[in-house]
Amino acid sequence: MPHWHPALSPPRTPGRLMSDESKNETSIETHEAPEELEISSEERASIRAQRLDRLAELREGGVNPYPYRFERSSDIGPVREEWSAIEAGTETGAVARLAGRLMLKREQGRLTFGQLRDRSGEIQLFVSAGVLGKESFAEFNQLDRGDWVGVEGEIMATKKGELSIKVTTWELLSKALRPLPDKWKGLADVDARYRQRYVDLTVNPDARRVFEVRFAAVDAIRQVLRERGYLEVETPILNLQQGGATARPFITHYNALSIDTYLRIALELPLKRLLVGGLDRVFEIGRVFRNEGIDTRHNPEFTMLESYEAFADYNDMMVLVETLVAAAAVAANGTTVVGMRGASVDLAPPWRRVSMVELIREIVGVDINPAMDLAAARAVLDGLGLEWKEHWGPGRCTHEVYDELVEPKVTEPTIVFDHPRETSPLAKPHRSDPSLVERFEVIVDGRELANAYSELNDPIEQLARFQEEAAHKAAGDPEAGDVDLDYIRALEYGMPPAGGLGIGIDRLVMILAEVESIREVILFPTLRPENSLTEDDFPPRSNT
RNA sequence: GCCUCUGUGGCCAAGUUGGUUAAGGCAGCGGACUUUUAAUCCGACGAUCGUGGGUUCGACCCCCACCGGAGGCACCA
Repeated sequence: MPHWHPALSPPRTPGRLMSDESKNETSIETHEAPEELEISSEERASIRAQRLDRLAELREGGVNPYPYRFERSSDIGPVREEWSAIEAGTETGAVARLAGRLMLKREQGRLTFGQLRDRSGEIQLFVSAGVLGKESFAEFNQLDRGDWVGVEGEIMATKKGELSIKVTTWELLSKALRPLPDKWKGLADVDARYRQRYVDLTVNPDARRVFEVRFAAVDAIRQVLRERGYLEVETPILNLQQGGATARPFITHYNALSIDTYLRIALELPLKRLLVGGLDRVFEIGRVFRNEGIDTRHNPEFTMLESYEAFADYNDMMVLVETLVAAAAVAANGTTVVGMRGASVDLAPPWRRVSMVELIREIVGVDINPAMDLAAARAVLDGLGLEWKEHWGPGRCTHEVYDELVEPKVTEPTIVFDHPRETSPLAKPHRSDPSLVERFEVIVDGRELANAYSELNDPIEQLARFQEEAAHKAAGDPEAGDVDLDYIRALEYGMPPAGGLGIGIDRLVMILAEVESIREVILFPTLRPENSLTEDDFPPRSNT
């Protein structure tokens, strides 16, 4: 154990950041420049090296460049709001203590302007040599753009009317060793933006905007569901069996039990077990994992909302999904209207509702349905130039036409209902057509945004459907699920009739934020390893 | 996995019939300035052009391989 703890170090005077000795050293250095040639030019130019030197100076001067806390009077945003109306030249007499990152610094002789930013907003710092005193003023000017600082001072407006804090005391809260990107252009390199999201968020307002949309949308969804009596729950991410969707899973190993486990590909089965247990309205917003490719619409880990409501059916889910999406849009953007490839689309309910078979007829001009003769269904695909596989029935064929030729052409929010029974192993048979299930998808901008069923709660039928899937898996389909016998057992205790809904949160945010890549809405998207970054990029301070 | 494009100092970015010192801006450094707001002005500095090979008298530029990124296809609800 160290005998000295930094938390116990005595408080220092704010603003005393540089000793007179070090100033003298600087001036001597200039005179002795010819003898300094041993410092490599690269080293002298390195901003990081300069800042390491600065850090050492601070410590030698008794200043901790990474102190513990700073007492603030409020966030910056509220100060701006409260005092937005004051006239140019006003001195309010009110004092604020604020903290944030120093985003800009404009030195003006014996006067320096800064821009201080926290999450809530930005405010100008008015830093005058006359107010601070020569020493503290000089030390303030030693701050770098990107440093975190705390300030105290009077709220005032400059001659030009800019709301400012006339700084009387200040304190370095964290020294930045690396410089921020271009103050005007920001960070443009998308690779760097994704890998170093912290920098992206610091300097690119658009990045902040996208995530504000995301947080507001998710928040609104939670709020609507809670208002309706839904309970938010958490279910396992490590699963012993694969189920709830068709997708290739990630497999990992659990040492203590010596078993392989799957990362979940859906939330569905555990949530429906909770319906059995009497938690009659539940939802989870959680990460799911699919071991598939990365593109503008897919990330291997992404966020799903799934909600289940007892005593409801898929018609109720249609109303719910409309409500949720509209609420998310309003919370995020203040309107249900979003731009989409130049056009604008209104997400306000009600949305168009159309059956899959009808929509295929409308858009493709062919009749195909899951009840028709298999040979006839194959002939339709042949006529459309689509390929079919031996084990597909007419239902799968119908779905293929829909996926390939219909979905991409739907822009306006549309509820496409009554899917083939064959492709929906967890949905309840249609109450009036045994070839169909009570299921719908929401399509917006050619993409599937949501998926919902009247949930299958007949244990006998569910077991039969699982066995069909397991047969596919045994035949080599890595996406087919397992027979989840515990789930069947749960159903045998009785699951109430229920409607279930799943929404792809990332895709919803893409629509609301009007961005084209899923990576723009995920804080840390999956990327290949960055093997160019090594410890050599973090040299210690040189001994010159 | 395949195809196309792409990788220039901390950041933005110019640079083609391959030609000698690789523009410019921001940041940083030195100086001036008490009302700036991407402050401005003056000065000096900073790059083995993603990595490794090859072609050539000569390569940021042409060829090959590898690494990273973007888009598309395939795969995939």
